[in-house]
Amino acid sequence: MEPALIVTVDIVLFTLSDGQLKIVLLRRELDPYAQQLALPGGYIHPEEDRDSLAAAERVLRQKTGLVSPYLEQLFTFSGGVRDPRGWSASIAYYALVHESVLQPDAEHRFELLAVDGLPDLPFDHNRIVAHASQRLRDKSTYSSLPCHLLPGQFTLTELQHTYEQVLGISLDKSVFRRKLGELDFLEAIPNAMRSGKHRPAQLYKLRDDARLALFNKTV
Amino acid sequence: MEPALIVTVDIVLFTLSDGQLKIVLLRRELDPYAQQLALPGGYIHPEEDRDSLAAAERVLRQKTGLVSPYLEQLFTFSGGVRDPRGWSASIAYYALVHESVLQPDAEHRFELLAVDGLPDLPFDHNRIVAHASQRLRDKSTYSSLPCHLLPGQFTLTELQHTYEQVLGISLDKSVFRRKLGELDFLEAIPNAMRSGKHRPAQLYKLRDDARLALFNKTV
DNA sequence: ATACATATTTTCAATTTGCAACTAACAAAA
DNA sequence: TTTTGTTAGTTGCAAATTGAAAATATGTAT
Repeated sequence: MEPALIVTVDIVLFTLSDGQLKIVLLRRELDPYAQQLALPGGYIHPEEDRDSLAAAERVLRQKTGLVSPYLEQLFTFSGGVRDPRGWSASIAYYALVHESVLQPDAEHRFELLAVDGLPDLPFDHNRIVAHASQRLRDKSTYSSLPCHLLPGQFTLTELQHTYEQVLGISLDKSVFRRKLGELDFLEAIPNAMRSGKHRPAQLYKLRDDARLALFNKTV
Repeated sequence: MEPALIVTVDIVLFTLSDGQLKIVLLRRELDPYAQQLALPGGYIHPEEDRDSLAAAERVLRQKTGLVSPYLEQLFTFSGGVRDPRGWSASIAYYALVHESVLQPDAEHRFELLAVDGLPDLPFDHNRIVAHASQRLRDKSTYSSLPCHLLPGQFTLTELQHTYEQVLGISLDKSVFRRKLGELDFLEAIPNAMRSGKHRPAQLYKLRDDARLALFNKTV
């Protein structure tokens, strides 16, 4: 008789804070690694069907109280030594939210740590985070993914800053706007201006039908 | 007590034949779905650690007798209804080989079917194949992935035809070669010419350090 | 030799890009 | 009321890149 395989879902929840890419970590209540910071995770249920997206949504909601506008399966990590309890698999997901969503309530306390310079995490969670950061940065070079790091409404300048922070490079304003125009995944919100001390900027939102738009690639 | 979750590895093995993208299917020996064509798959073992790549390599070797130069984790499909035996998860992989590798021996018989116009397959295998085809085609638009559909040595014209067949579009010869030159993932094989009735072409191979090179993308 | 087939490079107009300068809108200071 | 500062958004243009076709190269067959 083979030992039983334990399958969990773990979630890398990204946000942008102080110009850095950060993730949400929870302090574990139970052994193994009780009291240590780790990724939000939980067991998968049999009725969560087809892919494990429903399980990921539930785990995120139960552990952090949050709902993410973007949640994507990342990779499945498995093996006999990654969890001291024995043979296990983790179906890892990653999600993106705006910082303003991260208001801990009474039941849910979490910490926000920069992905660059993370401490040692339990299990193979450092490996999962590294994999997720790579995917986020790769995909941000050719898609509208970074939009989900912003609130529902944002200016083009804010969007450009978001891309720059995720990618770690600076972009040209006019080039950036030309490409956004071609891609057509944004929708101007009529009469909506964010007014400060200076010239107000037009507010935009993601088009309802556009969760992930791709820039031109090339062979 | 929850029911036990069964975890398998399933493999979508692509090749190009008659100008079409095809996959390898095996006739199942055991129930459920005995005698039906399905993806090569098998149980995962606890000692196959970290990610399940080792399990995928083993399953591919045992079921088909083949080793693929490219094998990548695709997606994990899970749920209570995808397998009539109960709660299950499949860690799906996809692999690429040249048609010449597909010589069935005495122990391993398999069939080759075009991915476009596939019959109904058992479990959720149609969904897995659709997911894999999408990934292969997407990734082929911006990477050196299609190289793995060719034999170890090939001409630039053959490589271009491979891209065209996978992507279903035609490419410009000089543009294609310019980009290949920039990317530098190929290595000319000195004094190697495939000679037919006409001018022989220079043979190339993938550079040893280049499993997957990416073309420029754009924000 | 000559014709022919395929491989590979070159040419060049048309388009796209990167960069910088320019205009616009607002608030606060003078 | 004019000026100044700051951010938003546009425009112009040289340089680089692209797409398509023509030119050149190298082999076989006759």
